[in-house]
Amino acid sequence: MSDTKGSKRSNTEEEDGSQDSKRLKMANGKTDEKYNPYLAHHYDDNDNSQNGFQSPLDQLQRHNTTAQQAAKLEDLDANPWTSQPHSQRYFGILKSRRDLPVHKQRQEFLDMYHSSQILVFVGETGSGKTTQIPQYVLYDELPHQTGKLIACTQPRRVAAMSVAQRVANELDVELGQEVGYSIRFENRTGPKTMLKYMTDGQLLREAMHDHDMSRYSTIIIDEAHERTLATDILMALLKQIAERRKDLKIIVMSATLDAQKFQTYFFNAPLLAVPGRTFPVEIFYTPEPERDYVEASVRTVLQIHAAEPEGDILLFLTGEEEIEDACRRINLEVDDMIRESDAGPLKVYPLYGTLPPAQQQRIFDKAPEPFRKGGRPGRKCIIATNIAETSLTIDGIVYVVDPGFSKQKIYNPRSRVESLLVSPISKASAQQRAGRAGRTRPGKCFRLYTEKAFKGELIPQTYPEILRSNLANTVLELKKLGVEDLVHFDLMDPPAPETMMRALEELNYLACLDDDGELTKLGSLASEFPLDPALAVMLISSPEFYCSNEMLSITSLLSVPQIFVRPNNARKRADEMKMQFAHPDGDHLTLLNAYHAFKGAEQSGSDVKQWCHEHFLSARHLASADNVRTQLKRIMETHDIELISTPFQDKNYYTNIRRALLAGFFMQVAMREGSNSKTYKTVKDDQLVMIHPSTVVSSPYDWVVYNEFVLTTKQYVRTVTNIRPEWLLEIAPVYYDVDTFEKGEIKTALTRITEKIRRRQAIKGDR
DNA sequence: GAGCACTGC
Repeated sequence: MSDTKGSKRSNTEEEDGSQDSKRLKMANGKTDEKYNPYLAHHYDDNDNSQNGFQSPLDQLQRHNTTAQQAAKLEDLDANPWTSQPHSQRYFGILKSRRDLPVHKQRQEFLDMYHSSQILVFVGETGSGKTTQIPQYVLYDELPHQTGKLIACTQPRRVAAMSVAQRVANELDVELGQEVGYSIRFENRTGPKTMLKYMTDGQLLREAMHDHDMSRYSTIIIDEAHERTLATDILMALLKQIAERRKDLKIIVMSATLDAQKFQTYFFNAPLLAVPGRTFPVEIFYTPEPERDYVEASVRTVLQIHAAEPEGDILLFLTGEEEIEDACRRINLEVDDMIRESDAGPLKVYPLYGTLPPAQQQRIFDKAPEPFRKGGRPGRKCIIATNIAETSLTIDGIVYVVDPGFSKQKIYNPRSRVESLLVSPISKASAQQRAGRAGRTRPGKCFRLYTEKAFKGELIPQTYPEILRSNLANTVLELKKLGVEDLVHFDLMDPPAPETMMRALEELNYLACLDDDGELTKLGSLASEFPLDPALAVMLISSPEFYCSNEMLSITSLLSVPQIFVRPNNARKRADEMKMQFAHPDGDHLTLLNAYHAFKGAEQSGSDVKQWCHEHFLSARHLASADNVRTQLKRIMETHDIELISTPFQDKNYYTNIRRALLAGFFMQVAMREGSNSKTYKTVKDDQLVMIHPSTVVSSPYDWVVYNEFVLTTKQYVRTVTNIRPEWLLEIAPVYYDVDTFEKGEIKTALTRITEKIRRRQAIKGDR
């Protein structure tokens, strides 16, 4: 390698000053062969490309590249992919790339890649797999010859964006040209793109219209161990496609040692393991189980601060409330410590997903300096949710405090309710958390549970998302992806049959699937929208109710986080402001009013941020609702779904909207238990619920449609709007066929209404 | 009269 470097350097020196003429010739489309010694054997060849540019890549043979050949091309003065001279920065980056653990195994990787259609790649943190493997593939797939792309999927958008930028730098190309990324709302790829980073969900979307993923020669699934819904579906789909398309190469990359499961799943694919580059982390357990883990966490953080050498602390808790509480308690105690025992300064930062980005960024602030020169070191302590386990890495963490819990989504198919529950984490999760202490130097991890509990009670892996979710959306997606036989669709962890049945049933009621389980026209259309089926059906049906513009807004508002802000220190004022937008008939209409006011403020040229602040609305979430609205609107236009409104002066303006809600949400309706009662009973499921206190509805309506069911201290329905029961019979007659109801108040009420309607029609008929 | 783990299309 040092030889190559030497020759490269002398080359650069020789050519010094001739850069401009070189560039000119390249731009003219003529090859300066003297410039590239590797083209010597091409002298007598005819031009083999349209623009007369002969590439050093021509000496590579597809699916036969050696690590040495590729490295030689990487060492050239000119970028073989663009023919532009390499920048200064390029060679610096190249050097650091070759220090990555994965570099040593490039040939081994290529050998496997050449001999197998599917391979599993295990690399721990810091191995460089996410950035390097796709580039190794690039030099072997030679996409400029085949016109096919290499895709590398990521579970999260930021990862796709930042890795693409990094790799573009490494390849010395402009982001969006040879290397790009594609995520929802943003496609930064172009005609020249050969390597594309994308979210796994985005690839699934694409696959809906290209069942064979024919644009790609290679698909790399990264972070497969996270087992997101999209990853699981993608893997099962790729397994099928691999049989049809023998030319498609698949690489599954994972960080866990659970590689065998992936290997077995993928027809015993060969495995390549690359060591990571992390520092050892010493693990400590508590001798006895802790009763109050928040209390124990606070104590542990303070002990570390008092007794351990310099280094930042990361504490894992389960949610916003717990985190803010722990922050307060630590801050309180630390002041005493500083006064009484001359401790150094400790800065505490909360970190959770709903925190505004600017506040999230603060965790990267440097730890505070000691109070005086030579004094006890200052440090920072970050108290985070699981967000710090996967999405965000913070360098400089030396101590991790792990109480062993996180909030996890669970789904109960019987009651059709998804809820969040504080649950013990898995062994894999505990290991991941501990690893956060060893990114820059050796660290320590304090587990606030016993070693016996770790070994005997924690499950090895967190249950994959697919086992914890309502699958209505997934089933619809699969149907659109051309999966005919759901029962035999080979998922890595098949969900419970009851969950599957529930999803099929729900989609059948929504008329997205017919009685044979086949995708209907409506279902096919609904799957085009990045929405839950009920929302999609509601939106598609809305022109029938003359309010598709308004439903477009409401759908968007329901797809983003809560737009009403309610700070702890200004709850009353926030509630008053919200009441300004309140519509007596319910929360959906209130959302719409707030949105219209926001758009009004925007159009009048006000400072929107300021306006939102004054009105206790989240400018960020409103902006993102607007973004979603634009995307949904475009999909509606593409499919010729009419965009119309009832005139605002028309007395049916709001009634039409309330009726339109039912076209998608007729299964989410509740009836009041008695005329003086505050409890409601959900239709068909017979769950007893209360209306969530965040509602603007004050007069207790007898019938409401609700957006979601939440299980917290009580069972609540949230975001509710008043409806009339006769609409149910009219808009969803199949679901509201009285004969299908169990005996009870709801059946009685519906029977009465049915009769009333019949009488009324009879009278009409008589006239 | 209460809350919002985290993602993604």
